[in-house]
Amino acid sequence: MTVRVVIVDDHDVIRVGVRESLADDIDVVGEGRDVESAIAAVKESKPDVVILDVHLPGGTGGGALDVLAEILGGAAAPKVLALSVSDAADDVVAVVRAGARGYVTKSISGPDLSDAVRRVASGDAVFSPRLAGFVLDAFNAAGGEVAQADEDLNSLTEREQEVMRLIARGYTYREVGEKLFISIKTVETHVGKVLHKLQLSNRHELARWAAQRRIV
Amino acid sequence: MTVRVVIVDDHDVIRVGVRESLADDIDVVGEGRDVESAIAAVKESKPDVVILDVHLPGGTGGGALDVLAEILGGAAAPKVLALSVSDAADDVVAVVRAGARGYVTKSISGPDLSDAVRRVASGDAVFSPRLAGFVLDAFNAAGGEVAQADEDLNSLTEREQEVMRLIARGYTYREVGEKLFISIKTVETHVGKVLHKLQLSNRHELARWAAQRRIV
DNA sequence: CCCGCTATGAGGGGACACCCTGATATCGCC
DNA sequence: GGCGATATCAGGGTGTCCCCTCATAGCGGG
Repeated sequence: MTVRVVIVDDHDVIRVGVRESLADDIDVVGEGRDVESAIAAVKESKPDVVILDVHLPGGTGGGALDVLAEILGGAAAPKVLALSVSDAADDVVAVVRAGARGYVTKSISGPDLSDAVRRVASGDAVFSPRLAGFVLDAFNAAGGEVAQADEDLNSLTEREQEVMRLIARGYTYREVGEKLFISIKTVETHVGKVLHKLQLSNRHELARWAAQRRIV
Repeated sequence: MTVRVVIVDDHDVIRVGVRESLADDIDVVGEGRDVESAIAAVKESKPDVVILDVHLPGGTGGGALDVLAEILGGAAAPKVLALSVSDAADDVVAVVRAGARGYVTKSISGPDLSDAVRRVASGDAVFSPRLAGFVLDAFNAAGGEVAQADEDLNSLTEREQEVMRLIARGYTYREVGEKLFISIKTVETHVGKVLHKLQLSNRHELARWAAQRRIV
């Protein structure tokens, strides 16, 4: 049984490389070089698998995520194998959350890529050995640091979070009060509660706490 | 006249793509997948042009730079065309400094790549239109932000830099004084000079200034 | 030898940061 | 209706930040 694939990458060279690397039992039935042409090719060819470049430019959500959102909506949705030069954990987590069934890097060999396509087509999830760890970590520890941050953050009231963000950005109490239309003394009260709840001792530590969690 | 090339990239898929994309008048006479095999292939095949992946891993200086240093030493040194997914200015500047005669991204089309190879072989320097700007900027304004940061930083004395780093990390004047075995008043003097020299108004701006330049 | 640069430090003052107690008002909940 | 959580604000205190002027001492260059 041959597998029908669509290749999506904005680089001509890489599309050629992927196409030539795939084994004979895999048919390339379409290609896309941007968000629009990718969606069009998928809708027209109805492939079994879409090989999708993670760093596809364009669109509102970074390209690849736009394509995923669109093509996974329909009935006979194809499986998506993400292809990337990057093994950054963030990228992996993002496309997996968006529905990708596999993630391999461009360092994969031709036969291994063909094998990955077949396995994704048959329903498996395929990840490079090094990436499997990332994925598991992300979903266990999603979990560890993230939930921790949420827990800490959720212990703050809405108003406290507003004040916290401004303080972390370096605004003085006076400036925060003016922005939120409250008095300096109220700002002091909120900051005091925030520092106590997060077990921090001053605004500098708060700034670093917020920076680590990418809140600022 | 046919052009003899060696392709160096650690990704099988990309080597295949480049090989298949090159026109008939360009002969691939060797390939390399890492620093060692690249150097060996070049020494054995003596190509006219080496197509070199900028992000080649391994070696002491980032892979690609090691290969450049080695193959450009000999007598009949080949021309080097750097190939990259990145158009980051730093990468471009580094390989050009190391002796590359051209720099194209993987978004190039097959015919354009072939043309770039021919032109590099004949002695031209080839840069993607968007990259030409980077190269010129880098050598004129080498310049712009980097030298600006160094200039700002060098305007500070050694002692002022020590104090600046600690303040940027959130230490109080008292703590800085204790760490450096000087009085609070001396710390105040240094901080005042630092803020004035950098045209900043308080320690929060200083922290952000330092963070942007990865000093902290 | 003086002058400039640097490092050190003192005194004083206005503004800000942080903490404490205490107060008022609203809202939802049992 | 009291009770808790939340948001608002005041007064007062201590320490920190930042600025100003001023002073001493070493070190190197013209």
